[in-house]
Amino acid sequence: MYKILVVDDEEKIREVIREYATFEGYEVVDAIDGMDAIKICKEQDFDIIVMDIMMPRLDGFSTIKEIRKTKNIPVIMLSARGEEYDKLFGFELGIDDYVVKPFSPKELMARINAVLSRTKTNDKTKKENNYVYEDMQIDMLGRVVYIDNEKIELTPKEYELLVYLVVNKNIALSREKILNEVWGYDFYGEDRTVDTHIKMLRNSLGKYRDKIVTVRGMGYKFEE
Amino acid sequence: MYKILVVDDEEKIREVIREYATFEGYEVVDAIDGMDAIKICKEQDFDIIVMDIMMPRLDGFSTIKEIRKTKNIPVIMLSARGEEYDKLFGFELGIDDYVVKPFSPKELMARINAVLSRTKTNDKTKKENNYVYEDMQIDMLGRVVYIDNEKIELTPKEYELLVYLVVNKNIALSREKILNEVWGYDFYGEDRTVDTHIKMLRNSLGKYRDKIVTVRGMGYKFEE
DNA sequence: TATAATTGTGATAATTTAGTGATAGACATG
DNA sequence: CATGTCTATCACTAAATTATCACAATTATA
Repeated sequence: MYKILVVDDEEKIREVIREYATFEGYEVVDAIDGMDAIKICKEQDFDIIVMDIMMPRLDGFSTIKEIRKTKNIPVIMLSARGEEYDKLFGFELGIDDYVVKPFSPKELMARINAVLSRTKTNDKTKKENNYVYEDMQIDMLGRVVYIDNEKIELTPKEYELLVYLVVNKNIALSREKILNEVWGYDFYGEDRTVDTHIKMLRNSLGKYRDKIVTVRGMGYKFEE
Repeated sequence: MYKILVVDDEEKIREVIREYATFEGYEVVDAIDGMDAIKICKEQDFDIIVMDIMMPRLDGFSTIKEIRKTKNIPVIMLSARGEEYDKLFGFELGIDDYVVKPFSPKELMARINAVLSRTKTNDKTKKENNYVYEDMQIDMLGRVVYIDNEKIELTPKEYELLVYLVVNKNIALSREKILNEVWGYDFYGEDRTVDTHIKMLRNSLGKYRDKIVTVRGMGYKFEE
């Protein structure tokens, strides 16, 4: 369950956000201004902060700056129409999104969801040249795979298949899609060819053979 | 081109909205009250509905409730200033936004655009989206369902059936429609096959088995 | 209440699907 | 050309899934 900190001096706004966010299964904590938010953040951790820019005592930007000194939490800013708008673009602390007041509560929720799913799956999109999982390493530059620091021998197809599965880990891939992506769109062979190569790849992967999971009625996926 | 249904008993308001919306390239259809709106919705599909709350014969909330029985169309509500009570109602019904009367037509248009761009991009990524309800999550990319963070085992048909019900949540679906959508139009088996799969799906869903509600004389629905 | 209609469910047979060993052709190499 | 490697397909098996039926349970109706 995700935990949201809502920072706004208007009670009505806090209430509306709380209502919708609670409904969607979030845990909501309120703060009435920046000072309050900083204090609360010292005690608790949040998955995301929704914060007004214009607030008494301490404005949203300064508050974020302060909080970010110790914690890297995604932030959605609320800003009045026109006001401060341009500041957001040049803002050196990475604001994840902004919503202009008056906003649609459902839209705000959609953005919160979007930011969370984006930040929570950030590591997925890291397109690195190396993939490391426990004792398995794939060196995509050298086209080599190591298990327990031992180089394992893979045929070209096995290697390509493995890389494709790993790059799309945790995604169920149909045989058709696998054929298209690994074999190419001009391959007109059987579906089941994939099965055979999965079989061989599994054998090559030794103790990691079960990382390749069968998705019945569909295809396969690499499960991390 | 998007199609809007405008429901308001005041002709002047309908006219203003029509003018602005037409100008922005929308196709506009009018309804003078809730009954009218329901009738029109049976004949046509819309991308969004803009509806007054206070109307003779049938108020906005009841109208939406009725329309949502068969269609999941985004809704923006028009409410007179001070009508506080309805916000709670609305959020249970999944109202996408509110605009308080008297409103600026420009603002209304901005909100219409916002809601549409959100819901339409959602459609695109629907298959990549996750559905979360309390302790149940459906990972449509990974084709997995978790309850209490435990992966639950579903057969392909169970999974597809669940996804279909959830995507059309709160809508009563006939056996025939379910067969057509989940089994495909080329399936010529019994109606009751659905029943059996509902049974198995319910068993798999454990504590959420009652989310799948029997609609007597009709079929089933997933009730959120 | 009795009766009819509808839905729930256990059992099971039929069907579908995936795992796998064998095999033949393709291809490259020496 | 002989050899070894890689690849795609096939055939067979085991296992999982599915559709149907029969009867029980429930709900609606007369």
